[in-house]
Amino acid sequence: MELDETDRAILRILQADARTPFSEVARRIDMSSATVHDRVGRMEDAGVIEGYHAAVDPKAVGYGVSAFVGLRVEQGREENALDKLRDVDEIREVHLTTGEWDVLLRVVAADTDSLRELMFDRIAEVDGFSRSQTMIILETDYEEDGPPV
Amino acid sequence: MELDETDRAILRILQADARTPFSEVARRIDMSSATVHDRVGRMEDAGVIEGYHAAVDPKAVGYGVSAFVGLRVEQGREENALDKLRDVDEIREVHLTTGEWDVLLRVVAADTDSLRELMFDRIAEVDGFSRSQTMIILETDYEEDGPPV
DNA sequence: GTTGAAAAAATATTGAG
DNA sequence: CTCAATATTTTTTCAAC
Repeated sequence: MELDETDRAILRILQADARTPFSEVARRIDMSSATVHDRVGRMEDAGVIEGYHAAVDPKAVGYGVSAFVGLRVEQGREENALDKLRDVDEIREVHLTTGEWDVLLRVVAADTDSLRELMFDRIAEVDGFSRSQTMIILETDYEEDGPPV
Repeated sequence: MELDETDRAILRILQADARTPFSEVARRIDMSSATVHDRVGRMEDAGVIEGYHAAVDPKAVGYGVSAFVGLRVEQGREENALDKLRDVDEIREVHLTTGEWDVLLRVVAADTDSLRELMFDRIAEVDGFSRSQTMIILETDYEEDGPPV
């Protein structure tokens, strides 16, 4: 699906605040809300808009520590190892990457103690991983969700 | 602010779909929509809910490549260097981390060629960084937004 | 904190240009 | 693709428990 500038304007508004009423989106881009409704529906159907999510503060729900974890996977063990990671609640992202690590995780934990437990008791236990490195996020300087539109 | 199980149930619903009408949230948790409205408002005010965002498919808006970039920062140059990164559109996240890298970026680019340009012409140019490593995301196996609730 | 009910506003749908 | 008009649904407010 190709997007014109009107579609992109709608995307930018909903990316910044997904609960903006279509009537206001319409006002801002100077079109009728029926048009907005129509275009949003088409972008949802085409998969351009993958969903709408409330951003929840991790600290508010008890997760004081976030980290990236790099992992090396032994040849041929990828599949089984990755399947097991998906079941761990604290693992929020699993990426296969080039470079020093085969897998890069983003994880959350209540505190450094829970993080240690997560790493040693639940990730290190999974067969197929050799080396790992934990990069604790000391501060997130800047974070935008999704791509620029 | 402390959250009870009702708050958490609301959070889970809005985390999965931020445009769920409050009337339906109410039906699912078996409360009135006035209560949902009230609780959501309080969680927004308290910063538990940081916002609502449409998830846009990067490929649909022309970004075919995503990557993590690790950077080493020279002593005392952190501030200036980070300020400049924030101005680069393709840099979506900037984290200060422990471990092998001082700074970990998440970036998007149209293709590998644009990624090379981003790395060499725009990130390497910023004063204060020494080594860098680019970890291209070959595949995202799993990705949840925000913490488990 | 919660509720039902009323008023205000938004969304979904339709038919036509 | 866009719109105006309409029907339906939701949001928001508020007095009362």
